[in-house]
Amino acid sequence: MVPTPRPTYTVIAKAAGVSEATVSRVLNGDESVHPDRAKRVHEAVDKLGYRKNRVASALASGRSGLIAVVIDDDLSVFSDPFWGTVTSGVSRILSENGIHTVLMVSPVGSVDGGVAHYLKSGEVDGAIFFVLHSDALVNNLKKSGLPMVIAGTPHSSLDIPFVDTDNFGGAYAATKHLISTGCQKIGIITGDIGTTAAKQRLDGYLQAFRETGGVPAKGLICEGDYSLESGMDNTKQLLRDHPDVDGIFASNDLMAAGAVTVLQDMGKLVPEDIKVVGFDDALIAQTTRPALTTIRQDVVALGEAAGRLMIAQLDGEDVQPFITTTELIIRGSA
Amino acid sequence: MVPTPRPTYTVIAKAAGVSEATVSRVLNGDESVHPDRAKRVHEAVDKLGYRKNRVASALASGRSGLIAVVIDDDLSVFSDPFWGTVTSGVSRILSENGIHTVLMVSPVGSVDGGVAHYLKSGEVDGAIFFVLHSDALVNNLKKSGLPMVIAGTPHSSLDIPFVDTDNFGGAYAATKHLISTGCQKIGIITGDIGTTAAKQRLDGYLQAFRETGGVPAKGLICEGDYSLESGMDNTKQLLRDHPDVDGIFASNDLMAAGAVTVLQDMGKLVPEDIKVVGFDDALIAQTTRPALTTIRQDVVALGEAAGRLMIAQLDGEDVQPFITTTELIIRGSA
DNA sequence: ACTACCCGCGAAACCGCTTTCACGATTTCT
DNA sequence: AGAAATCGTGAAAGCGGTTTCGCGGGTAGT
Repeated sequence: MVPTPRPTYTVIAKAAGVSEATVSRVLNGDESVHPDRAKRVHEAVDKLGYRKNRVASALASGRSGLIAVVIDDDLSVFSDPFWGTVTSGVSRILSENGIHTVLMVSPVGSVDGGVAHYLKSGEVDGAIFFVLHSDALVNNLKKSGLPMVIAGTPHSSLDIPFVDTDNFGGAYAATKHLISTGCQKIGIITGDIGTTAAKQRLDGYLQAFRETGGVPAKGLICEGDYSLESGMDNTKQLLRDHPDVDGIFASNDLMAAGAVTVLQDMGKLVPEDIKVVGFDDALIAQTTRPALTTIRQDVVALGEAAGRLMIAQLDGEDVQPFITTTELIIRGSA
Repeated sequence: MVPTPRPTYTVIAKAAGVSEATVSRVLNGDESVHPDRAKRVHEAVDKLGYRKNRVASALASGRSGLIAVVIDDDLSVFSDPFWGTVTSGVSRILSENGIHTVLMVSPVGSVDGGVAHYLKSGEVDGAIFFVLHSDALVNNLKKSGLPMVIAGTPHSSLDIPFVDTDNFGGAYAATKHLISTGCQKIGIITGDIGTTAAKQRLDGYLQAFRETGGVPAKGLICEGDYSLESGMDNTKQLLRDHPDVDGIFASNDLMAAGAVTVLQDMGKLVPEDIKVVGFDDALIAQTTRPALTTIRQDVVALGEAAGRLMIAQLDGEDVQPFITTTELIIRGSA
């Protein structure tokens, strides 16, 4: 590698006829420098095409300009377009603020695994967590004072800002919709119940159920894990246990698509015999036949909110949790 | 932030009774240090829980331990699970080698945009590019000596290592399969012909066709763009122009799914009347009915290969382009 | 036995920027 | 008017590693 030799403060300072300290002040927006000198510095910077060395800056200031996006899982989670979209939202907001995104896809079980060490090492100015299966690491990190944002609701009340979709409200609306279209016996296929989102969606379903005065029979609540297979398997089981089911709420579109597929293979008509509602409004909701009625969440907004919450924290502002609203999208499946 | 005060070389050196230079040598695997002293250093490191400050290390050595993954697009590309999967593959390999992934989701049109500057600034040790719409930036960066890897075949011969799927071979196998199952008249719906992958898949189709001694009739080659709609529209047009078509190779599963839907709407039976083969083995291939016969590509392997090629370059090794093999997955549609 | 090498190791310079500190010049207060 | 507080600025000390340079001792060559 033959890097173009880049000018340093020494050069800029000389060109502008000021000290390096002044160059630093100007470039970091210190107001106390006389406008004339500041102007000279800026001119020198432009003329010489100067760009600050962020590494040196990071070492001296202790701020790296990097924030970590930590995805608590292996490959499978990130293959979900959902997280890809969230991540780009985050990335965009951060880069608008001159901050870069370091991606860490790794199981985050341990409080002193590699990720934990990295985060504590001060190499990043903050961390955004996706898909937490446990609050342990975050809780531990809290002591270090590292600014954090959680995408998704944490399991316990951690006093750490988070962004999330209104899972409860969405699931409630989905179930209500099934009820209002005449379904008498509605099953649910939950997501990975280790995630709070899955729990909240289940709660929304239960709430709607409760309002009808009933309680879901045993076997109507099937524990899935967001995967296509689990959607298919649980649908089979659901129909075995309750052949008279006439409505299914699946906690995401992938499982809903699996449900539709299985139902059709069993000779059931969707939505005539059984209605299906998904969650997410992913692309697959549109390609499934019939297209899925589902709960749309604003994924990009979620990512951007996470980014903004992080920026706000770095700026020392007070930060509130952010919940995006959902919308019922009615298509063919219910 | 109240960072846990971490030990520095000064502390380790004192504890081990050696100089800081020796500590550095040991920690960087310099063989020339006497084993006894090296052992003392390692013991001190373990005992004090020392972890190298990567920022300081980066400043002094000029190596940041960061490589950029540049995604040439806006939100939409990254929402594609394909790229999410590739990215996690990359990320995993790199982190196994102590390197972190900086994610940049941004249009990379300009040769001197923000991304270009960042990459030239020496803050990252290398860059991996996804979804190139143009070779301009990469070509420009080549002069800077920055190690690069391209995921996907570049448009021109750039002498930059790349990883790609065997698009040609996959398309060839798909078409051959259609031929061997008795298809006489096979149409193709291509992907966005501005991408090299779409061109290569078309070439594979043509090659298989050529071996039958024939040349595809006008109208058998339909230009799609990888979208569901283009799959549907082109299928309609294909059948209008050639009502006797009995086989369709779609350049991805999404278009294949669209084709199946349209065919069924027209009263055709798949695969009895018309056989359809897709490409990718995406999830939709399994949810479509009949399930899609398709060409599976190993996306994770692709990402990992990209990561490995980067590591190899950083190690100064010679690097060859890497092509992953494809596999014909026979399901119900052909 | 004497010079020429080689080896392992420490001292110190250095990477490029930030920040403290103190100084001279003003301005403000009493 | 003299003392005190204020302001803009440069010198210099870091930040925490890496790397060059050269020294002392051991080995080799003649």
